[in-house]
Amino acid sequence: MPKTAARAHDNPYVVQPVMKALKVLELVARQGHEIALTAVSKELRIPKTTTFRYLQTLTAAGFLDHNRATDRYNLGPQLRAIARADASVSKIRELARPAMIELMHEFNETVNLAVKGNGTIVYIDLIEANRSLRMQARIGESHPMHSTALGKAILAFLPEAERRRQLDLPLTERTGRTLIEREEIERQLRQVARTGYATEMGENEDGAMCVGVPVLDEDGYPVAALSISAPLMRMPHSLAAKAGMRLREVAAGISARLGSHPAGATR
Amino acid sequence: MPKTAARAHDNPYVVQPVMKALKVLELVARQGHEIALTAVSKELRIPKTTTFRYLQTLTAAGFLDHNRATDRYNLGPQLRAIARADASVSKIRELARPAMIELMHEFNETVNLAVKGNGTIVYIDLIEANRSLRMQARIGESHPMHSTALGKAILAFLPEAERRRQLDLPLTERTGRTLIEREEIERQLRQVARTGYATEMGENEDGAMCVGVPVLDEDGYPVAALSISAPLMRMPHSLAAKAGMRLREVAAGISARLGSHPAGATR
DNA sequence: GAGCAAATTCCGCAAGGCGAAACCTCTGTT
DNA sequence: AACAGAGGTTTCGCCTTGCGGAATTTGCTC
Repeated sequence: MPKTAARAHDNPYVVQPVMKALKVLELVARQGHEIALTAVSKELRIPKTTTFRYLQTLTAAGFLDHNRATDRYNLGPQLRAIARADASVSKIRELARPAMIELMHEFNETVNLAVKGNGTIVYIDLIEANRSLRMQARIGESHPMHSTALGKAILAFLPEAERRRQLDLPLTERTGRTLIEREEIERQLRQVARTGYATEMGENEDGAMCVGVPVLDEDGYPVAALSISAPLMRMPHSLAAKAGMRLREVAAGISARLGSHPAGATR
Repeated sequence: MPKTAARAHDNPYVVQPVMKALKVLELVARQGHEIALTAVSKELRIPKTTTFRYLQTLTAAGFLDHNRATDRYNLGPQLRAIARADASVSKIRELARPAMIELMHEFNETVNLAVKGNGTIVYIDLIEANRSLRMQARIGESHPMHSTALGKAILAFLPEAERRRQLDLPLTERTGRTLIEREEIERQLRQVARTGYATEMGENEDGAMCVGVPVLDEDGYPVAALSISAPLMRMPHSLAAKAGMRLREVAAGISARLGSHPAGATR
């Protein structure tokens, strides 16, 4: 059996130890229960020593859990955490999408959905208005928190300590109108907390504005934000206020449904 | 910062390529969105070439997904499948446990819970009766499908094609009473499908018997099975029939509650 | 169409992964 | 209590194969 070059035809860049370790991970996971070193080794036809090393590594990384009592391995916390975080994002996107499409038609402007990243907001979905002049972000793109309506909406609803930590980071000046004075930002955030929606006027991109609201999870934590963005010239204050109101309604609906899952696994 | 030997103190058996690739996987997963090669490389301080290889490997294994349009990576189907399977098993165990304890007290015999493995059933939980002579399986142990009540209960409710595939595999003879005639087994499975419970009399272990029923998911697929096992001498046919009935009730309750989660992710 | 930035490919070096075998450590047994 | 055996851990030297700098290609942007 020519097993040496077995995987080479797949992709010359595949790193064998990684691939084999992933097979181990997969096998352990698919058992749905603890499994011992020897069993993995036999099943995968990988020598015991090598299997041992992979199991050790996977365990060290938290992807597996080693039960010292039974000397068996099963799924670890890391993998569950990743899956949970992913499911959460998927769920928000799924819940938000219909409402976003509705909003897009209502205002005929681009509607954005973003999650809180590390000091930034990250677009996870957007419905573009069918207009020649439109604001475009990209899914996967990160923007600073303090210069976007999405970010300000999240900041305003963050727990005190975390908000402070965010604002302690250096605040980049994206345009001439970006707020970089701590005082000024905090004043605005207090207002956002009162009205429930945040606005941004050319602070992130020249000529563009945005109205954003937070999406809260069952604990009231702002996991994401929803916004409508438009060229400044097309969105006067009065319309922005109206958009803010509608966004609040929509986000409230999403937030409500976010908490309604029984969550099968441990926490 | 001496980062070369940074991980060596952890565990001499940690395989570096695997560990680093897992860090890549984790980083990508924790983004909650697509991320590009260069970003991963910079974040993790791993040379671009190496990062590239890991991303390729993780993608080839299905743990990541490579979006060719944007040349970015995010979580792949494999990881989601693993997480889903794990959550499902956890949930079954969780839901079944109270009922199993009740059953154990009711019959004063060991109650077993198993999931379908690859051609086998795998014990994922059991409540042992407090008797000196008792049947004992072990959590994590696998038994053949055709020689156990648990397996027969599952087989009987499997889709036609999959059942055939299972029975095409060589059927090991565990005891002198193990059924290995295809005809005979299929006749029994039809009966199991009618009555809703399967029995096994010394076919898996001499002197032991077992009554089992399937646990069905929302699609009617037998994901697991529940059984009561006892020494043959303690369980006459009449009692076995009674146990079968009770097991059916209990499993129906579990099956019903299995479908009651909204299931956040795609399918 | 020039100029980047990012991804992909190439290539030679040697780090470090590999696996056989020895060793240890339990559990169950006589 | 000693034994046997299965399964887990450690050692060790070979040599595969992973590594990463550099070159090349690809795909944008101006």
